[in-house]
Amino acid sequence: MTTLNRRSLRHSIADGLRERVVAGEFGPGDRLPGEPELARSLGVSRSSLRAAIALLEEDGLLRRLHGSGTYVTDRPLMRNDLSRNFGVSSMIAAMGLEPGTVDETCAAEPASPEVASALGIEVGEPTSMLRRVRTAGGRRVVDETDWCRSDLLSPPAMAAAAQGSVYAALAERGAVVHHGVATITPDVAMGDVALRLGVPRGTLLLTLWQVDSTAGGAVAMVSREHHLADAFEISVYRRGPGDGGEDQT
Amino acid sequence: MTTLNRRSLRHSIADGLRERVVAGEFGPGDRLPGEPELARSLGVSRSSLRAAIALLEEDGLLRRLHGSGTYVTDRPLMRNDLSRNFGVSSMIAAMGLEPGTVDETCAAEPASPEVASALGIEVGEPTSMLRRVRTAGGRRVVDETDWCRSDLLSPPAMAAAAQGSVYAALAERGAVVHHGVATITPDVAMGDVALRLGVPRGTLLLTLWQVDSTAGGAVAMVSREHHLADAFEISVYRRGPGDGGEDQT
DNA sequence: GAGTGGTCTAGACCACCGT
DNA sequence: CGGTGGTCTAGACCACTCC
Repeated sequence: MTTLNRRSLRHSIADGLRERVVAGEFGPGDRLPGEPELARSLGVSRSSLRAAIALLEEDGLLRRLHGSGTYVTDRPLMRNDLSRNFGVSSMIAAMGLEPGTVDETCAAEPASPEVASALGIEVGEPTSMLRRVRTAGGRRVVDETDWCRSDLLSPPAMAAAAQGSVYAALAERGAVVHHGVATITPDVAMGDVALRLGVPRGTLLLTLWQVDSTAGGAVAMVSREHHLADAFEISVYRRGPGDGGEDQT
Repeated sequence: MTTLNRRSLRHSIADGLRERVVAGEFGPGDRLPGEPELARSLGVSRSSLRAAIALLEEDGLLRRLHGSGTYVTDRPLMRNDLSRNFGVSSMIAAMGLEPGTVDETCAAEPASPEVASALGIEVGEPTSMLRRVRTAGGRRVVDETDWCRSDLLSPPAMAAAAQGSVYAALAERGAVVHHGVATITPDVAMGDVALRLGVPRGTLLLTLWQVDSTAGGAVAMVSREHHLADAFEISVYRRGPGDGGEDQT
């Protein structure tokens, strides 16, 4: 194995297997060696190997068929999986385009009822607001606005963070974003949104309202993103109707 | 325990714990007993208990904090999680409304390029098409069309299946739907869609194009659903930017 | 029936949180 | 420090698939 032991064993194993797949040792559709044999050859327990395979299966790289075997997936990735791709930059990058930012402003702003409710503060309390237009290959595709409590990230700090990653800045202040819940609505461009995106009023948009939380459940940031309808192909993986029972161990 | 051993041990344990939570033995925010003690009192191994807890955590009922404990979540459920709620009926039911169906038609239809590509057949090959308007509490909310290969489900069989569950009918024929990939686009109602939904042309819609597959990866059915924009609040859980590393065992 | 993945156990040690 | 959850092991048996 060429692994470097960064995190847990299962992650090392998973990284090793992923390398072997991308290196071509196992091609799409190929069946991997059986779990007992693989575990032996890697010098790990079968449980750990299974945990690693579970990781890769969740990534869509492998597929387990009960009495049959474990196979390399044919088409590993969806176009743009909303469940996995966080943030606009990664969505743009996933399409192979160059992400950019224009018309960026950052200011203190009293919380609107909607923002206050999401952040768990009182209406009118101070927030830091960051608004910017995201471009993909030079084309304006998203008008994004982020809010967070100003005692967590002051407006100047947020403006500085915008150069890099706002999530990284939050993490530095102890608010590691663990997950977000996005609510999706169709919309049409009006007023300043149409102006900022450079499209006629009435242009179709997909609007994401997202609440980002820490592992502890505390809300770290809320965002509103107006996407040009044809900018991305947004997909979501849906678990089957049978149950949803997943596998662990 | 009052459990009935339906599926695996972990599911029985999870069901038992869920009952105790909804029964009020553990309220929102409460900390559960430690894993070793809980496992002992339930007469199961710690691994099995952890697998059960992982199930409940994925359902959003529990939350594990590393050196601290396992807690009952405050607000267990999202309004309408697209990743978990399959099918329109369950979405309507999740809102506490009565699902209904009107204007149902079923017919043989040659595959359009889009449908053919999704189903993996040639353009013009026969498909079974089922189109119906879904109602929630009597209100027309979704115009849904399903297609599948007619050698899998003949038009009459599909019409019959529509009374119950199309997924059940597919499962009886060996095509157990394991998951689907939904692509989401904003849209406006035009022509027959507006007519069927009983709304003016130009009304905002959210359109889901969904491809349902078996565990083996074979496509079983494709669907197009035109949702009234204000019918549902559609949400998606997004894993954090840090990594995506999840937990098993 | 041989081989595959799926489940479960018992026990050990580690990493983290609180006091 | 003690208790919590997180990881790992070794071995056993079961359910399923394919020959």
